[in-house]
Amino acid sequence: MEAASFVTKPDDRLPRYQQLRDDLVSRIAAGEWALEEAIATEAELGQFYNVSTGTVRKAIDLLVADGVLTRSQGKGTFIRRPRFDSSLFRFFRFKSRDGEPVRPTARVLKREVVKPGDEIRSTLRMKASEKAIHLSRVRLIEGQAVLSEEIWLPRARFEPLATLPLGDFEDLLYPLYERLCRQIVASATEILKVEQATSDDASLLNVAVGSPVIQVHRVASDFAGTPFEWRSTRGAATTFQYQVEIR
Amino acid sequence: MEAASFVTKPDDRLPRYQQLRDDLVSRIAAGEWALEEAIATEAELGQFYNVSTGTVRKAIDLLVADGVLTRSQGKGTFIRRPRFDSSLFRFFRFKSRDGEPVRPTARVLKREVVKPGDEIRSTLRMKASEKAIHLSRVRLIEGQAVLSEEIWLPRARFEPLATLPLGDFEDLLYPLYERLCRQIVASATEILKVEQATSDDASLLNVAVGSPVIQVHRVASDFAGTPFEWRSTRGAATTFQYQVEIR
DNA sequence: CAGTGGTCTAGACCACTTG
DNA sequence: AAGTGGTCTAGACCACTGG
Repeated sequence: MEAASFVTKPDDRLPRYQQLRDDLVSRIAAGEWALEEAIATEAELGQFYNVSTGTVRKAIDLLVADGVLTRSQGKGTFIRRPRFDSSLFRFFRFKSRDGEPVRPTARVLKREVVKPGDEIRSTLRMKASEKAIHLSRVRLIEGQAVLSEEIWLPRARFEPLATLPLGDFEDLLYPLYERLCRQIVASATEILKVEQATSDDASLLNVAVGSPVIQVHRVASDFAGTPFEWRSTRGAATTFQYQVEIR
Repeated sequence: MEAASFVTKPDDRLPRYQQLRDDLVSRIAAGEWALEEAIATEAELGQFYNVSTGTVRKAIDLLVADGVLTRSQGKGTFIRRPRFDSSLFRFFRFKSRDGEPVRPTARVLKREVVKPGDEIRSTLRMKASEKAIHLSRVRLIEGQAVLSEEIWLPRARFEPLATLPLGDFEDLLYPLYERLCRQIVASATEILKVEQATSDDASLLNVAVGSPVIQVHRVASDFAGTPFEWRSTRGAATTFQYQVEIR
């Protein structure tokens, strides 16, 4: 029997379904299938890799659990993009005057194209000479600033954003990244900390200097795992809540 | 063919492995197997429920994903207790002077047996006449208080703790619950909030009044899902950090 | 209707643990 | 050596989607 058509050389010590999983990740990262379009069917994959459909299913199960794929009975298996809309809602509870949850709008206050500091440069794996795009935004609910954001992007990947008129930036940046720069966020890591409001925070967010502020620090990466966005979001701690289930 | 020996009446609209999962939960909650001892083998369960081992595996997969069971190749499948040790470490980073992570010790400052307030009474589903045990603890690292805790327990389930000498309370309460009261924590929900230090916080935790404080509010439940512990933990926000992966 | 994923079977053989 | 869970097969049939 033949070892079948792996795109990348598999690790033979691993079970077949793990090898298969890894190979599928490679093919997804390589862009073999369009975002949110169906990948090859289980039967096709079974034939392609010369394994039974049960083994294909197990590999796909892993990727579904990882949030990389979603299945849809009768339709197919699809590449899933992470749902960042809910991300801020995980940490901050924003409500309009009538109590309905709302998504804040956004306004870019400042953009500059400069050499970043060491932390950002190393996080984004940039060369020493490379410049970055730095955005300062506020996010508002009913005209009231509730979050302030600092965003850093490597210029090479995001050139179109260096010249886009500030008024053309939309509330959500990730669709913009996709459309204008063909950069797709596949995953992210967020770290929460509590700080005390600086005078900048105080004037932007309309809170007292020294009052508690939540800082959410996010690093977003592409399907290959390369980080390409550094973001820091600050908001008044009074709007913060977070819930965890332990089992 | 016979419908096989379910302990509780299964919902026929659900797939077999879901029915099986639910039935296994009932049997676990009923105490059919001792904590952290092996449950029936996959082959036995397949015979018992009259399904193939593949279906049994899928049911057990769900419970493993839920954190109710763990498998151990060659040994068996075991009931798992939640790992609460890591819980506080998820939110607070405690280090000793030499940088090693440490578990804080504990000291009970006060115990009273009283009627609880409405929030605690309804959370713990207690009758209006029922009394609760209220503990106030501090947790210390190298003699320094880093967390303060308020704990409420329904008296009926925790009678032995109403009279236990305060010095006999241990750093970890859950082993005590198990040994003295036969109460086993199966799951919990935690909610995080940020508050400003009260004067009580200030004197207990040695922080400034008004400085940010993290409050972790936990409700712990047994295998049947009945909540039986209400706990609130407060610590200086400077020791707080939390990390999330988004996919 | 054809095609997809979802459920389920009845095995086989492997890897690991324990006596 | 006996018993456990771990991997894998080669199917069958069901439930849902879309043309």
